[in-house]
Amino acid sequence: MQEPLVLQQQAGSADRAPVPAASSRERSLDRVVQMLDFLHAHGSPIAVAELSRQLGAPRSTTYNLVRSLTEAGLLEETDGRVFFGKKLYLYGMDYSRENALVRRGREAVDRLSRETGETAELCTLQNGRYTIIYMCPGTRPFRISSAVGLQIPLPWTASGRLLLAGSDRAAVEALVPEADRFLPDGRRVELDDFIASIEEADRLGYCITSGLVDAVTMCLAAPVYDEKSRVEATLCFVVPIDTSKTRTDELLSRLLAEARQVSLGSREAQGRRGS
Amino acid sequence: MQEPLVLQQQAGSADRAPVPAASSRERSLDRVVQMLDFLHAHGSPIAVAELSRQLGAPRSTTYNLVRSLTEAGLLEETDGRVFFGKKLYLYGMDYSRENALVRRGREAVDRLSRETGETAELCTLQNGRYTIIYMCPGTRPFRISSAVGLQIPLPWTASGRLLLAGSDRAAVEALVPEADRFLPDGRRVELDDFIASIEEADRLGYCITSGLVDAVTMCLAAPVYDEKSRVEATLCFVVPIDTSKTRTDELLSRLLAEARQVSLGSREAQGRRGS
DNA sequence: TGGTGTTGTCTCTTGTAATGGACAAGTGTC
DNA sequence: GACACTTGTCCATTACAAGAGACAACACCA
Repeated sequence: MQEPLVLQQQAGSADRAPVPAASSRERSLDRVVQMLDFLHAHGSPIAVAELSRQLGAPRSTTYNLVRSLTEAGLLEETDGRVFFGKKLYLYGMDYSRENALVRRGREAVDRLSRETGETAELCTLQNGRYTIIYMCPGTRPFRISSAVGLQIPLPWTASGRLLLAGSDRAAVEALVPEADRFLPDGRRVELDDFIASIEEADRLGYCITSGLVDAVTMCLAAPVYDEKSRVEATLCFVVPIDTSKTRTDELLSRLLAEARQVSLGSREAQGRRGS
Repeated sequence: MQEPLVLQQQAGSADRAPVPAASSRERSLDRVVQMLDFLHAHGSPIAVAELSRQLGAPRSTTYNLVRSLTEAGLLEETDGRVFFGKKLYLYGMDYSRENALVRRGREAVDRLSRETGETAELCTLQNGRYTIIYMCPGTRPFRISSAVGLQIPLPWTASGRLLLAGSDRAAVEALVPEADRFLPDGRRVELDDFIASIEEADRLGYCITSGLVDAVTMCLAAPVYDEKSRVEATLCFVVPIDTSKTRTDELLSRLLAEARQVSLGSREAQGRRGS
């Protein structure tokens, strides 16, 4: 069980603002954005009255907005509960078709998974958390740790360390809420250690973590850089923790090669834009 | 090349309203919905000024809304052009994970494609057009006619005939705009013939079309019924036009079996809701 | 059956955002 | 360089929607 209020605030806080406490007379658009963020954090359909309560929004407003969004097809109502609608799915498909990073990243993940038989993922930073944008499961009978779209605390993952490259101590502190500094098994990730591992990942140009998300998993992650050489995404493998050094070296080199290719895509796009 | 204005109106018209001409003082939410629909119909990034012009919306309003939506992550701006943002992608993933029809339909499509090696699709009605919700390409070196999310005129497809089952003449006339009554090769689909084929598809419980979308393609479609026995989606195969009768019979029976299974999913959900 | 809490709709008021229009900063074109 | 046109920003105004609160319709329990 997760703490809905915490999730809501993280979702609402977008990138920096500490959630404006949903006070006074808000813009309808802001309310809508809050609703969508909350639904995403919630992850499943919710009753309108409950949604209103969780958001701290006036009931009449919430009912009105939900009605409008439902009529527009952005939300759908099933059994008295609302959730994302079909149109949002179609818009999402348009995004993944048109967005260069996602398109190239997905191709890379498919190649990596096909060639190695391992589970490969494309990940980014979203709302101060690690999010799997695309995943291709491996052939190995190995349970998948997480699903596409889910938000995972940054300290749990190798990718999280790469994605924070270049952030100073204050930024890391601001971006990683207290609740996210505990691993699933209850161990605490100390800020100093975490920052050290971020710096090391940045220096090495890759990151490997073992037994963080769970005791049997190892993550290998490589950074995808944008045209300004900032880490905008990662490619990663999720493999059993007892994978041999020879094998991980091999996987890592494939991973780094693909990540370089995807990064080049951004650079080319930049070149085209510049011309 | 397509006619953007026509597409825009179809997109904006939701399900019946003939686009309110974007007059007077519109609600911001309506404007946003119009923008999203237009972007979907347009299919690729567009300059804000151009978007404003195409929508017939005031420029200041458009710039304001685009700024808000971009800050919220619902849209993204690249090279002075805006398009759907990463958040919409994540919301879309949530939809496809939580929606029973899509989840079950996708599994069915994967099974059909894997077992037969043919291209299989899950399709629904959206904005008076046929839309591919999910597709799994076959192993055969056969070009794929269309991409996920694209909107295709109903008369071009077998699924289109099934999706209109139960609509009377007036409904069909209202739903299929004049421009959609021509096939890609320029041939016109007469309303009487089209309605007859809709009725036949409804009676048979499946539909097969040959050489409509192009001269080398055959489509086999089977209906997925919702809990009220209305056609809410279709499963279909896209195969070469010279596929043998034996083979199409075999494909059709697999298709019908899967479509029945997916339909049962809706019925079970209804049962759960009722209890 | 009455009591208590919840859900969803409706109305009215008032704060506020959508809009028209002015303006500055490009971008070609002759 | 002047001219025509476009792009993007910024106000002031006022039409309109966000919100408070009343109310009806249930649901649940004693």
